[in-house]
Amino acid sequence: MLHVAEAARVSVATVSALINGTATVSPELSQRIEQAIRDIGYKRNAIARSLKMGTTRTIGLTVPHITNPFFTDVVSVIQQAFDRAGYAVMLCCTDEDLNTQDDQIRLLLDRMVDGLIVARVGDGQILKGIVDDANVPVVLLDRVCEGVDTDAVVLDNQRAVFDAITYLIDLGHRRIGYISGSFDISPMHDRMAGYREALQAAGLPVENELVRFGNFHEVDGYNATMQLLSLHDRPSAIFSANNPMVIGTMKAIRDIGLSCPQDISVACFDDFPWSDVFQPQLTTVSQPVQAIGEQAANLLLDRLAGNRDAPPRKLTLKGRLMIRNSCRPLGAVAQSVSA
Amino acid sequence: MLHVAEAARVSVATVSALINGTATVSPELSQRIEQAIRDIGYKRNAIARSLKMGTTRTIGLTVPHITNPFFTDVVSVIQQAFDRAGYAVMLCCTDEDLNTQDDQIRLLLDRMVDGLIVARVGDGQILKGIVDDANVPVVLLDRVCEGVDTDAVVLDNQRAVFDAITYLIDLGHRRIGYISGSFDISPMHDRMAGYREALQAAGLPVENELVRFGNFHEVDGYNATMQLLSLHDRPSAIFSANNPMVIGTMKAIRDIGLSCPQDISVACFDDFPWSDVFQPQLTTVSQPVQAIGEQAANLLLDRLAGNRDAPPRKLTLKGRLMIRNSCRPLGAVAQSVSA
DNA sequence: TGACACGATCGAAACGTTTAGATTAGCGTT
DNA sequence: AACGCTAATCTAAACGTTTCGATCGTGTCA
Repeated sequence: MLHVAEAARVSVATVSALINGTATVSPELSQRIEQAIRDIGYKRNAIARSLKMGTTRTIGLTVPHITNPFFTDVVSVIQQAFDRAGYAVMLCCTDEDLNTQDDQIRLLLDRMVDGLIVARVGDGQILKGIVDDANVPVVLLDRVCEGVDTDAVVLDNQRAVFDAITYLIDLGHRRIGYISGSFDISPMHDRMAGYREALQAAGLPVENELVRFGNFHEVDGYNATMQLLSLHDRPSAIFSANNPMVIGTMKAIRDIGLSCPQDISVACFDDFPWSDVFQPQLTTVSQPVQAIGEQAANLLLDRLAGNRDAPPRKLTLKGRLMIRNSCRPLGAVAQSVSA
Repeated sequence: MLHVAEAARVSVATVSALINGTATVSPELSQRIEQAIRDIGYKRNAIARSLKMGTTRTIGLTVPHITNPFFTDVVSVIQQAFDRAGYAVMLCCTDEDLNTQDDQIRLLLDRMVDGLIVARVGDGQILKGIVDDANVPVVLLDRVCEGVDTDAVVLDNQRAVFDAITYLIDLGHRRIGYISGSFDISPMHDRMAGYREALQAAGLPVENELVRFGNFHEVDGYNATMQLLSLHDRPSAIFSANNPMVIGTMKAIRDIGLSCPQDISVACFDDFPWSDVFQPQLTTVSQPVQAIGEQAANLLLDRLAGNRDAPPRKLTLKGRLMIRNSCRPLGAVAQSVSA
C-alpha cells in the first residue's frame, strides 16, 4: 500500500479510504490510485488488516469424520454458506478423538477465527473451558453438551429412532438388535432413548444382550453385528445408530452367510446418496442435512453480524424415516401384508 | 505479551525469547515469565506473528466437490497430514465452476496461505495467472494443466481406463457406452484416450453415438445413460468416467426397467467404500487415495520446508481395477466361462 | 588492574494495515 | 475582510509480534 501511495503521490490513508470506501476521495486522486494499483498489482494484505481490525473473516469447523456422508454433506453446505458471506472456513477432523479435538480447537483459536462450528466429541467440560476464555461465538452441530450454553442445531434423535423402531415393531419384529455409538455424545444417548421408548410403548422388554456399542467405525459395526448374530436367539432386525457402522453390519451379514432382508432386516441412521439404487435399498433415518448446515451457518453469521448478547438458541430439526426394502414383514404381519 | 512482560518485570523481547527459545534466558526470569503467562492466561497472537514472520502456517485446498467420495477421502488424508505438521487447512469447494474457483483461490491467497493444493477446474491459464503473481508453492491434485508448470500428483488415467475397457471386451462386450466428464480437465481427456486405445487394440470401432458427456453430477449420468439406452442398437455395457455420475447411470437403468448386470453391465471410475456390500457390487477403478493425499501433502510440505527451487515434480500413480459382479460375460465368452 | 569476551537483557524498529484527529483549501456569509 | 463550514487529504499512532543491535554486568586472562 505504501508503494501504491508513493506511485500515486498520495498518502496511505487516502489509498485505504479509497479501497474501503470509508471516505470520499476526489475523482482525480481516485484515478491515480487505481492506476497505481493496477501497475503495481497491489493486493491488500489480509493478515495486516486482521491484526488491526481484530477480525479474520475466517471460521473454524470441526467434525469427527469427513468421510461420514452426513458430515460430508453438512460441511459442504456450511462451506457454501460462508463462502457466500465472504468468509473462509478452516476444516478440522477430530477422528472422534478428544485430544485431537482439543488440539485442533486451540489451533483454530490461535489463528484468531471469528467463530466456531463444532460437532464435538467427548466431554463438554473441556470444550467449555477452551471456548470460554477465547471469546468467540460457538455453534454446536449435531451434538450438544450439557455444560456448554451456546447456540446449537440438533436433530430430534429420540423421536427419529422411536419412529424407526416402531416401524420395525409394526412389521412384526420382536427382537431388534441395536448398535450404538459411545454414550458420551448426546445423539447416541437420545437415540438409545428412542429405542427404549419404542420397545416399551409396544410392551416389549429391553434386553441388554441386544444392545451393542461401537466407536462409530465400520469395523465396530462389523464386530457388534457378529456378536448379535451369534446370539442363541438372534435378532430378526438390526438398527445401526450411525452410518459408517451399518456398512460393517452389512459385511458381517454377508460374511456369516445370511442375506438382508430375507434372513435379517436392517435399518440405520443417516441416509446415503445411493441408498435407493443398490440392493438392498436401506431403510434409513434421513437427516435434513441442507437445513442443518444452513441453520448452523445462519446462527453463527448472526452472531458475527454483532448479535452477541442474545440468549443461546437451540434449533431442533426433525428426521424422516425413508422406508425402502431392507426390512421385511415377519410372521402374521407378513401374511396380512402379502395378502 | 506486553502485559506478561510488565507482570514479570521484563521486556517483551525477553518474553518472546523465552516463548520461542530463540535466546537463553536465566532460570529466574524464565520462572517469573512462565508464572505471568499462567496468571494472565496469555496466548500468542498468531495473526501478529504471521504479519511479522510472513508465514501463516496455513494452506489452502480446493476441490470440485467434497461430496464426491474420491475427494472426500483425499481431503481427509491431506487434512491429517497437515494437521500432523502443525498446519491448518482452509477448504474450498469450487462446485466445478471456474469463476467460483478463481474467487476462492483469490480468497485463499488474500489470507496469505503458505501454499495451495488445487484440484483445478477449467482452463489452466487463469489459474496460472493467479498463481504466478502470488508467490506461493502450488501442488496440483488429480488434474494437471498444460500451462502450469508445478508439482502435481495424478493417476495414470489412460492406463486405468484401458484396463477397465479391455476387461469388458474380454468379457465379450462389443458395444461399450462411455460417459465422460467435460474435456477441459486432464483426467477426462486421458480416460477417454484409454477408452479409444482399448477399443482400437481390440480392433473395435470408436462410435460417437456411444460416447456421452456430462458435468460430473448424478443428473448428468442419468441423462447420458437414458440417451445410451434409447439407442437403436444399445450398448451392452456402460463405463462411467466419474463416481457421482454412475449413481445416475444406475437410476436410469432402474427407471427404464432394466437390471444390472443381467441386461447391462456397468463399471466406473473411483471406488466407493460400500461397493462390495450392496448389489450389484460395482466393478470400479480404485484410486490409491491414501497415497495420492499423502504424496500431495509431502510435495507441498517439502516446498514449505524451503525446497523452493527444485524443478517441478510430477508423480503418477497407478489405479487398480476392482472386479466385482456388475459386469457379466456375453455370448461365446459367457459359455466358455460358465463351462 | 585493565582489557576483553561473553551471556543475559533490553530498546526500538519493522511487518502492512486502519483510523482518529489535524490540516488545508475552497466557498459562502455577514 | 474576517469568519466559519465542509470536503478532501494527510500525519501518526496503534494492532501484537520478532529481531537486530546496543547495553550492562561478570568473570578471565595477561
